[in-house]
Amino acid sequence: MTGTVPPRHHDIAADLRQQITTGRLQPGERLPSETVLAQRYAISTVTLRRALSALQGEGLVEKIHGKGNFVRRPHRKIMYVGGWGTLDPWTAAEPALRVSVRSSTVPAHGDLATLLNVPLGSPLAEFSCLSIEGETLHGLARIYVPRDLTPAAVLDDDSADRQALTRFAVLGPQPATTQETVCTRPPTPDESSALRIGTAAPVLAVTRVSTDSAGRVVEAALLTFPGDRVDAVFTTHHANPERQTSA
Amino acid sequence: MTGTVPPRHHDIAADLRQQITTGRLQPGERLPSETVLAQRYAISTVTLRRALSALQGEGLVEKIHGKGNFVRRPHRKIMYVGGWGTLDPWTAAEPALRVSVRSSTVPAHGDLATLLNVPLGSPLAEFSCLSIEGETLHGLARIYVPRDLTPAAVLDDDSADRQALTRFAVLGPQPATTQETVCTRPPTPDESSALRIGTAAPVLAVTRVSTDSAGRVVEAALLTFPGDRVDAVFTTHHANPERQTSA
DNA sequence: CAGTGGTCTAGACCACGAA
DNA sequence: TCGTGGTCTAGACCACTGT
Repeated sequence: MTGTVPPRHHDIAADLRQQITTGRLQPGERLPSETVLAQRYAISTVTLRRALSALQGEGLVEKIHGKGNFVRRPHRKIMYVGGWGTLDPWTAAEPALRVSVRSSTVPAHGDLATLLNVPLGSPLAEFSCLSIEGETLHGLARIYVPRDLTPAAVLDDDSADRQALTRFAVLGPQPATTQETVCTRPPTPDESSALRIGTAAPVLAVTRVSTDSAGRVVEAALLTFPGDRVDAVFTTHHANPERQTSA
Repeated sequence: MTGTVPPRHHDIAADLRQQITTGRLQPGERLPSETVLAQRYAISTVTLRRALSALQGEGLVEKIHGKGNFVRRPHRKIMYVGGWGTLDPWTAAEPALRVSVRSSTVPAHGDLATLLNVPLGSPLAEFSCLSIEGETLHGLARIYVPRDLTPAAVLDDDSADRQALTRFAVLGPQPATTQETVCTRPPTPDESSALRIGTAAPVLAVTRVSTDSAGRVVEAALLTFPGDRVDAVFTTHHANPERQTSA
């Protein structure tokens, strides 16, 4: 009576994982077709695809319909820096970084009105951003600023404010406090296709709300990142040394 | 030539999702067996299981091997409060909250030594915590404190420090700064079984490092939460009103 | 034991990408 | 057109939970 048998697809995944991490399979290389791999391992294609699915979730393999399965180039991990509201300097300074920004004016609806604490239908400036490096999508952002608080300069393509969007930075008047809520979830179909990730790969979502000293919400941002490519880091300075763990 | 046909399992998932969100299926209720559901929808069990898998990822359904599929009671979302290093007060005050804590002394190895910035093999106090409310697991934590910085009181079962573990709070001497790195990933097999979640459901992982004013690392914590049950919130106060979005 | 979910198969057909 | 991944089936067998 030894232990129970581990699922077959775990074995396959482990084998492929090792071949990738040891360099036996090179980054960018195409794996043999699923049919061939299935025959080689003497398993069905369904089982093989389960194994590949796990590796895709780990960010080791990229599946491209009609082309094949590819060993993913180890992406530099992007760092979202909380409080500052931007990508880390190394990433932000990356010359290959492109950003597509689309701006428009929309009425506040539902959750947005709640987030920004404005009446339903208030005009908001909306900025939709996609951060792109080469073929890789780093993340997408939708940033909302009340229309009457939107700096005019942001509409100029070359303004500093506009450039700030490259790093998902905070817009609008200087905030007094920034609150960021982080959660993880499966991607929506939209996000899944926009970020070119599978429906299995989780995303890291950040909801950022910045408030000025008068308590007005000056900006709300909905940020979505591929979970396997991004970390978020938050630093807290405890200015007042008080014991904080006591009841 | 209308659009392409959506995958069948999407339809099934959408139908079940609606039945759950509209209350047609009550929380805690057991769904018909997969065999029955598959027959009812006239699909194979494999396809049905795909649909259920999606719902499980969304936190709507809980699968229990040998018993059935159940509509998940809408769990209060737990909030991990960054900087403070604890669960939100409402959760922390929950009387039904139990915590299993196991403490031991381990030598610093590999990543731990790097995180804590201590020599390899230094003695560390390790606290393994599982937070439990009823049948639900909120998260698990492994907290490490250099042995020579460990308050003796923490070994008492009733001390305030010990109680603090209930909320995953910071241990050890008062830190000057706390840095928390948040990422999402698929659960390890260990975490998957410990938290009773599927291998598809992503987890939210927080690595917390606290440093005192002398730059010594006084605590490192590895926290893992089921992604669908926990948000992490971080608040930043911008004491020095400087424009931060300019280049 | 019976009933449940978990894994797997062999083969069919569809959708995408590059000729 | 061909080769690729994507979806689906019908049925088999295994593993877990309760009686």
